[in-house]
Amino acid sequence: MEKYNHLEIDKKWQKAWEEEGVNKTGEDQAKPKYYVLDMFPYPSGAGLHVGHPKGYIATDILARYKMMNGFNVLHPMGWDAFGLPAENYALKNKVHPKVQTEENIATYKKQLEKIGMSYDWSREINTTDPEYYKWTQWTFIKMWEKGLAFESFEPIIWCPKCQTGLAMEDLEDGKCERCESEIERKPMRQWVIKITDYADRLLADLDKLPGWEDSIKEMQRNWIGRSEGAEINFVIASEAKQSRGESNDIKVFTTRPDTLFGCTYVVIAPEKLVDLKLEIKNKAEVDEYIKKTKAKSDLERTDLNKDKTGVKLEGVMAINPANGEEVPVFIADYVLAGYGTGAVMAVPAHDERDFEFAKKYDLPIKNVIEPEFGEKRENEEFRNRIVAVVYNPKNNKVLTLNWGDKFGGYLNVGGGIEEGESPEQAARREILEETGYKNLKLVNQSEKVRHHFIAYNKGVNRGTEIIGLFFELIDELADAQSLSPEEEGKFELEWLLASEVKNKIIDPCHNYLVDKFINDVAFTGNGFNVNSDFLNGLSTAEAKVKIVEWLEKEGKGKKKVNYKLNDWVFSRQRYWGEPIPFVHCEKCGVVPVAEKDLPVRLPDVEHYEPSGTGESPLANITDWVNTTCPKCGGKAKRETNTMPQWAGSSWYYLRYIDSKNSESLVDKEKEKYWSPVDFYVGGAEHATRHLIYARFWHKFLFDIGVVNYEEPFTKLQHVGLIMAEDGRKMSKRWGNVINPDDIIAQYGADAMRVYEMFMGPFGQSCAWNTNGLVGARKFLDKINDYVDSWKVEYKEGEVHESKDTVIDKKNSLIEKTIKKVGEDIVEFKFNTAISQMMICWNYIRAEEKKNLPNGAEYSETLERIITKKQLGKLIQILAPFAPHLAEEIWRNKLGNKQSIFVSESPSGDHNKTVMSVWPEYDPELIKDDIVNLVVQINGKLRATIEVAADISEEDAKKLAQENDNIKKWLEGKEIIKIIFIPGKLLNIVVK
RNA sequence: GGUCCGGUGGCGGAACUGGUAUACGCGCAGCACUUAAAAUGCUGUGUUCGUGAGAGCAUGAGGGUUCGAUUCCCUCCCGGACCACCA
Repeated sequence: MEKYNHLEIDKKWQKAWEEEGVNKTGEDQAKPKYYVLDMFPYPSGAGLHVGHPKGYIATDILARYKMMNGFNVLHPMGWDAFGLPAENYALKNKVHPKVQTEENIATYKKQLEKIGMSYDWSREINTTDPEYYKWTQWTFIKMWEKGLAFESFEPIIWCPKCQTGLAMEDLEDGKCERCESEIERKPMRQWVIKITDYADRLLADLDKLPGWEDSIKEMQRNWIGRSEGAEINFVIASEAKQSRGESNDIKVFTTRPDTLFGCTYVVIAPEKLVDLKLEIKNKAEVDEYIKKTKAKSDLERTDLNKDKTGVKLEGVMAINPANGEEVPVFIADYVLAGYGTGAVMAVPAHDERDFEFAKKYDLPIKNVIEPEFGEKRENEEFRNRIVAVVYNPKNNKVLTLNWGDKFGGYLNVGGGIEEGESPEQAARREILEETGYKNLKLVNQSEKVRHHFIAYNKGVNRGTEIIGLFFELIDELADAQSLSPEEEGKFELEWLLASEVKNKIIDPCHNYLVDKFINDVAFTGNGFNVNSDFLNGLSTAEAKVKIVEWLEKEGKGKKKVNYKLNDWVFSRQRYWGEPIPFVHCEKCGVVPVAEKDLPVRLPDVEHYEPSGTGESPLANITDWVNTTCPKCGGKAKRETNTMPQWAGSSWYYLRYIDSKNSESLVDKEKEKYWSPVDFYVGGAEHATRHLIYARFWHKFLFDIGVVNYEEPFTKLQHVGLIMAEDGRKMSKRWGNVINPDDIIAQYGADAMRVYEMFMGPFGQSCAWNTNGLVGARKFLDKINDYVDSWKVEYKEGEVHESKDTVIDKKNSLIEKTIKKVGEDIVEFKFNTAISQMMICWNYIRAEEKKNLPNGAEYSETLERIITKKQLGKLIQILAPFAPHLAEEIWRNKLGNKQSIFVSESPSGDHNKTVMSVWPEYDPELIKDDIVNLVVQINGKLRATIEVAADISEEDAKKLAQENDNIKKWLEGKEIIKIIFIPGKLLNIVVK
């Protein structure tokens, strides 16, 4: 078998496509459009490894498929080139980041071109190009005008090594994601964007994105972290007597306002105490604690295993607005300053963290919720019951009754309270009857608990009010059980280790009681209010509504929605980023640079070292810093902070639409035609940050009328990583990096493309295997070999003539392949598309081999089993995957004049030039006329018989019963049922 | 701890809406070609029993629903991703 010369044809067609403008994006707005986008890369010095292009190959396949379907396809590429690595490299090697970046881009571009990408390079963008970042700056000024961007002096996260401020989102495990340094908090002047104003829309509009994977939407929901609750004011007691000092109220946020009557203290985050002017008697102790908190790293503070600590503010009491009770106030670092109001009302009975803290500091725990388990059913019979948890302290085991899987599984001793009995008497009686144990000590007793369940042994729906009782075994003396007939033999006694009870007992109520008695936990679920004055008897949902209404009426609180999402810290104290386009005027304060003076260009500097004072290296360039105020003309200094790397990538997809526009960010007409992006592909690591920022940025541009729709990306698909052959990530560090240049030189671009798409499901990560790559290359060689063996001269248009209308296996297989490949491309199921093509080619080659006399060679006189037209179609559907080989065959071997990717005649002369339109399949031909009917006996395969596809049940039955093997299985059996699925299966059920 | 996604041969993986489990590729074995090797081609390849036809068992484990379950339901185990004191 002759191998095709990839070195020659790869280069030849890449050049031809460039020269012929095959990759140029069409602008004829009468045609339908398709915008397919890759997340643009940060061009690092290391260049691409074979994992990087996986997503790009996939979008290229989709783009070429859409081209062949007559779409104007926008499939661009660009560079996200601002950022720390280039700057750090510049620092070390004294090279201007710009020079370094340009070099890297050239490398990347060369590498991508070798893979045969259909990018329209005339639309290439670069975030570091002043003509590009002009519009990043312009948008930022617009945000400032709308009050969304502002300066803030709040403490921000500071990386001591990178010498720059970071956003919450730039942390990994509480450390700087770039250099893994422990971060600090440093109060500093910062620019902040109020992304939280858009939190609700960012959340709600996820519903407008059915084309996004659920997992990514879920991550965004999680990140935005919306929770509904109430903000409640706790007045400081001493001040309440004088006048109600509104400003000095402790405002808390809670999602459980219904538990307000159970609040026994209030906790403030240590950092938040300064905001309140309180007279604290133990100020020294409090200051000491605050100091310690600051010294702790974030990692230490968020360590879940650590004991909760805090300090009581002596002399300060807060008033619970619901009942007027005075409760103590603490500072404790388990309360986060950055979430909600930075203060909480502690309800130890119904919150685990408060419970833990209350136990440690011996604070009162007031129960206000009667737990409810199970759902209320129709026709409930109501009873008062007990559940007895019997515990043997000698071996740490709990007594259970195992009722079997059908009747509730493992349960504790339970039963009704008879007339005149106390709960304890009832419990002791039930324990004796059901288990025989008689020497028990009552240790603990629960509050009332509601429980709905099905009493299996009586067959009724029960609604109950339960008292849980906790007994310890004094000794193991026991009488015989004395069970009623209906309980006799229904269960077995089992002693379970306390640690395994949770896994065995399914019933949530019994589980809760065991957990409560043995592990001493708080009840955090829902139920009914008790000890809560006017809330008593209401369900959790009802109580939430009622208390909020009451608080609002009394002016003591309000309904409040809170988000985990933080505002976006938008300034970095570094050089290599977009200058923030503002000046600080001695007279006018903060003033934006006039639109006509944009872009504010990054000046050249000698040194890129951060000043260390928290100012960017730009601060040292006095020529640049000193300027005049755009408003009053007076003396002013330029803002020296730069934007974060996320800025440029938040809107780049819009610029491709109109990359050279100097009048506006994007032309409105063009935007309307091309937006939104139809298909967006990139790494899952951007699920929250980039994709939240971009959605926010887009919504803002929508609000100011720049774009016409609220969401930028219709469909989002994440790409699975390609790992190295050793299963680790490809990295210089492990020495396991495979360079695509080497692969392409040895096997060709098409083999690499096919292999990467064939490896497995697109979204799944998978280890590279060079043997697998060889398989892909063999597949392509076989196709090339097959075409060559025809040895026929083709004339233009000839492959498009002959007709194929016979329904047979071969035609049906070809049509099915055309159908499946087209469908799979759109769904990004490339592995099965390639598999289907392999099946098809294997079949054709094998069938033709059968017709050859032994040892004979193909010749032009030999009758082939497929038509020329079919050969053309099979090459067309291969083309998006293996564009170079397909183009070589299409033009050089099948005699076509125009590219396989051009689906229209450029001259408009449709008669002369053959166009390459994605083939349609014939639904009639797809049908099989003969099928293998599966014959089962009792669901087990016993025979397959070849029958006409439209065979009737009667005929199928008859044929099946004639089959020897089936006869054997039917012998002496009675047929009780027959299931027939036409064209598929016949299942005979026998007895 | 929470949320989400997975678990199928020696390996990557396929299987529509519940209907022939292991397609396709890799690897491995045997054969052909060759002085030999590589390349290529052909044949075989879940496992157990059987000369064979065929039969039993297999989709992380256990149970359930069904004529029939990789697919649906329940419990558990393992792996991955994200979030993590979010009140």
